[in-house]
Amino acid sequence: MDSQDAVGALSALAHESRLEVFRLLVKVGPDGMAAGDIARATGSLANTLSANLNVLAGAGLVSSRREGRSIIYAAGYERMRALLAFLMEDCCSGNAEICAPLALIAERAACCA
Amino acid sequence: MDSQDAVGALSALAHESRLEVFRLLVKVGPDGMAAGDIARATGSLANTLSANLNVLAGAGLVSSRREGRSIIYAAGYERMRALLAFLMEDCCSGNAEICAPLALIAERAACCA
DNA sequence: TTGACTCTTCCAAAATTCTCGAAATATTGA
DNA sequence: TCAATATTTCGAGAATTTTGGAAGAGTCAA
Repeated sequence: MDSQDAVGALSALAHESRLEVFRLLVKVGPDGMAAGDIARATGSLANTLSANLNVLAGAGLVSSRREGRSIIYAAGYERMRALLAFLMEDCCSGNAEICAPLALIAERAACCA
Repeated sequence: MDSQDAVGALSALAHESRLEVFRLLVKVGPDGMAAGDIARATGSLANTLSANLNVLAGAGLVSSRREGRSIIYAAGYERMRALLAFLMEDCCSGNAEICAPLALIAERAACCA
């Protein structure tokens, strides 16, 4: 991930509805959720949601597949991983005291450990 | 950190120059760097940089203090920590296989461990 | 094939963000 | 006080993003 990719992903997430959708999909898991269900869950219009999902997809943060009449969206865990890695890259430049809290949160964020 | 805070922080970072500045400050460490030095390091105009630093400060991602004629900016590590925590919150909803790579990167990102 | 369902694309107006020049503010040294 | 240095604030034009209505397309069941 380079700087441009990161800006793209951050821009995609820097939006109330899109962040909500993304976090919903992260929570839902790799099986994903149909666009219509997402719209109902978040209370957004179908076309607006579609545009927002398209932005997230463009940033690689979600993927989609058709299943019958529905289109299923799922979180792009690998991209999320890459973004987090990029954001933490070079942190604290070797200064352990500062980095410690970040390491801590990283550990704590490992929700399934 | 609530959703609005997260959107604010993500918006602040979703900008090529601001992301560069933030990462520079993260690298520099808690002692920070004078606005003028940041401008020189990133090749931005003083007033544009000032506006961008203001956005970052508004999101809590940097703090500032005056030192003589200079104003020193430093990364807000705690806010960064909170943002990363928010982004990883509820991830994978208990599904260890999916979360594992995230835990891995989190560990790897703990640069000073 | 027709109709219902699901989702996307197209479009244009409204809102927001970005950038730069010019002027203002704060600090220091002579 | 005056000049130099360091940074911010103001203002406006340019560019980008966001939104919702209307229409277009793919899928399925009868």
